Amino acid sequence: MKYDHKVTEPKWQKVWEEKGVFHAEEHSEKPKFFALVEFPYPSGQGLHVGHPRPYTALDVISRKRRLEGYNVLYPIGWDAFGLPTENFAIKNHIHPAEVTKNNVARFKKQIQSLGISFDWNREINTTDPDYYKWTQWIFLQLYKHGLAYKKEMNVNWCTSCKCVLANEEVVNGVCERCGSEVIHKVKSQWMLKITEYAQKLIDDLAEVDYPERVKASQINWIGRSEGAEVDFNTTAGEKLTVYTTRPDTLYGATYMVISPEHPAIKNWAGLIGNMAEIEAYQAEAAKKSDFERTEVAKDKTGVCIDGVRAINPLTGREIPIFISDYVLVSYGTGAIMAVPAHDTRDWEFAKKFNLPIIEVVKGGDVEKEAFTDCQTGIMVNSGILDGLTVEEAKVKIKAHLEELGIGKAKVNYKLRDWVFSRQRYWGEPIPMVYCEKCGYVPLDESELPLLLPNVESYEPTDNGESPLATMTDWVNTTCPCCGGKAKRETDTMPQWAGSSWYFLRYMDPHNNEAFASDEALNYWSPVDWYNGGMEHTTLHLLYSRFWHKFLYDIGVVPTKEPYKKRTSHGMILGEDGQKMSKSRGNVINPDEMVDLYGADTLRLYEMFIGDFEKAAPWSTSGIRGCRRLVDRYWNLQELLIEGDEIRPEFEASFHKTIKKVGNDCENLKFNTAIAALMALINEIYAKGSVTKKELAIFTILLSIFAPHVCEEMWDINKLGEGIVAEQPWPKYDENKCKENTIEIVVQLAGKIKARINIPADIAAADAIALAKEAVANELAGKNIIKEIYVPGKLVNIVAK
RNA sequence: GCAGGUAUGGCGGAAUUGGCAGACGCGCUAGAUUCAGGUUCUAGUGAGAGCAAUUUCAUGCAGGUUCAAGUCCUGUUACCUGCACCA
Repeated sequence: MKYDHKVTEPKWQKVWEEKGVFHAEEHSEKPKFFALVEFPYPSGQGLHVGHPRPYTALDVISRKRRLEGYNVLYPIGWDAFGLPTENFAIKNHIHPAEVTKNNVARFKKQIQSLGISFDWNREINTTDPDYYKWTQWIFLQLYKHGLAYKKEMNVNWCTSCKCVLANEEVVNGVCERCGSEVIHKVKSQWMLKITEYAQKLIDDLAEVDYPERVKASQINWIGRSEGAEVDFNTTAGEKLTVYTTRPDTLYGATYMVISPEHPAIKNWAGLIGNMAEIEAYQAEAAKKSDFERTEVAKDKTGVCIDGVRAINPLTGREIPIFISDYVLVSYGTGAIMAVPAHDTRDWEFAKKFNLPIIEVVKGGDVEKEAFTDCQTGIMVNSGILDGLTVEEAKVKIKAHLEELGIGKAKVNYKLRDWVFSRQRYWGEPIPMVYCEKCGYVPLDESELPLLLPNVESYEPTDNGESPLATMTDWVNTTCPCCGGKAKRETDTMPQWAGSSWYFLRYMDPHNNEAFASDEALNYWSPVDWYNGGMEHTTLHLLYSRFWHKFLYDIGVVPTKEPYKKRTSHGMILGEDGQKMSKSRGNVINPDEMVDLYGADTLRLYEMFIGDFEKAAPWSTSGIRGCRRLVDRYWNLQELLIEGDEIRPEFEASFHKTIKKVGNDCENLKFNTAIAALMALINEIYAKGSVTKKELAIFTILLSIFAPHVCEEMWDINKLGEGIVAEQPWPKYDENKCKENTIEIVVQLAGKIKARINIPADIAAADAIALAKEAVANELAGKNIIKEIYVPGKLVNIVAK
């Protein structure tokens, strides 16, 4: 009888849903396990073959945990606000809510066809007012605690989306989403003070189980550096403060550079002789996009300010001040002291403008290149610092500067505050109103959710205003504070808002009183295992850690960190090894795979395809191999004999496989877990029969990967009570994992000469004696120098 | 430039503390089943030499430590990912 996945798979999906086997229990006495995958953006393209990889991986873990007696929460939802939906809506004149509804329905059907054990009772959608009510609520808390503020600032502006982007959304100077040019624009924007949490976001990484590469990226992105701020007097009278990580090289500062946007320039206008030249440079710098700025990174440009000079506070020497776009206004103080002898950029600049290079750390040849080594150098030409190492000098100079009152130790971060407004329609309205008298005033919490109004047109406007701005009925309101006329904020939140806290909503998704009850939060927090893409490391993962830390600080969530453990899956590439894309024509459609081979096969293949954490190319013949496993498993019925025990000849194999499948799954080695199951099936075929008990155990092991066929097998062969999804996970006995006799290798000086079978528990001396016997011929007439016995592995004899 | 990672057959990939390199799968070869194709089953499959037993060479490259190295150490190359004029 051939196995027909098209009948079997829907049948069992229905049974599971009807019995509610995957629903997380409320008020449970069991230990909890919260497994989380990044909820998808329901795009118009439908499910990608990459989606099932992480979903199946945590499904395997979740199914295993349920069998192990845990109360498992494995939820799914939709991260549905965002530009592609809005753009599709504009193009096709369908309301984005309608587009979202259709896309969600399709995604849901596709995901359900995979037999993932999601708890569909807890499905959430970020565009649902009952959901975004709480996104808005969190925004209000951020505002009330001074972490949300509005600011005129230079922002990244996508020329095609006509929308502001966060720094994290600009990739190589172009829009991450549409690839269009990103320019700078001064706009008033809502900002979130993520910088306030910079240090905590670094420190608390020590408490969580994340892959090293994820921690490293976050630390790198936050970019902490230790240094000092130093005040330089100028001939204009006004002080200029610089930030430097190398205060030890202060004696070597031979000029100063300020960013083109530095406010001091305006103040000095009357003193500057070459103002026209400077203004031209400023205009040039402002015009450049980020992309151009980095493009010309190697070629330093700048203008020397004529009429104002700075004074090196330690040497008393007057030094020139330049403006140059290699100094960024947004980092540090927007001004640097330049030490060409010991900084590569300053060195290049000094060479180009023929500025003096003074060596203050001995160890290199500063005429040839900047000497930046902090380990070996010794201070010279540095007054009180002479003879010290760089590290000693840093400590001494900081103290000295503080004593003189002209500087202090300072920590800086590269991380910037999060630009939180978007001039688009399809996002959460920001629950603020602007009153001429009271300024920005938050809505009362009782007013939430502030619903997104229905508009005629979602077209972004050319003047950079949100489409909501045209809805005068909605915009005009009264001030919650004074009752006077006021206008609503018309910008909406970025896509990252809804996903910054969604895991909390899963804990208690239907609660109308709070985003989740204390009971649910206390029971389910934190997420035990969160799998997601590497591309979210400095976006979603960082943002949601920030929000969660804030919520912890105001006492509404019980843990400092949202996710205990994070893992990351690799991408699935096309058969040609390239990223799947329509234009390359190498896209594999998961629906077709489910139709052709079945969900079990697709799941098995995606787990077997290779190292879970690495990218892997799709292989059509590879998936057929996994279908063969399903068929071979199905055909085991023909070898079935009565028996409620594991027969002695299978004991070691079964116990070893139980152990291996369990351990491998916990360590993301799904590929070798499946390989072990394949090997066991091969062994059963070689021996020609399988007892009911053996088949039952095998079925449970396989069921976490290929649940449908296993349920069917269990059911029609009456392998046990109930259904597989409710069986206990098999236990192994360490003692039974060992064979009685083992084959070991006999080596002479490391070369294999023979193989012998010996009892597993043999004493070392006896093993060596047997080994010598086996290679007696070769040993004749030689002196034995060394004998090594590695239990269970080999005997190595060194003889002369 | 900085950070992290990778390198093993024709391909995807295995290899607890250093202990039989290539598990498992794909592909390929031969045979059986079949009218044929597909399916399924059996056997073989890193490279070279040999009729053979056997033997030599093989984990990016070059050294080293060790009875024993894919694994440890030193140096080096290539590629991937992220960040990048952050003072």
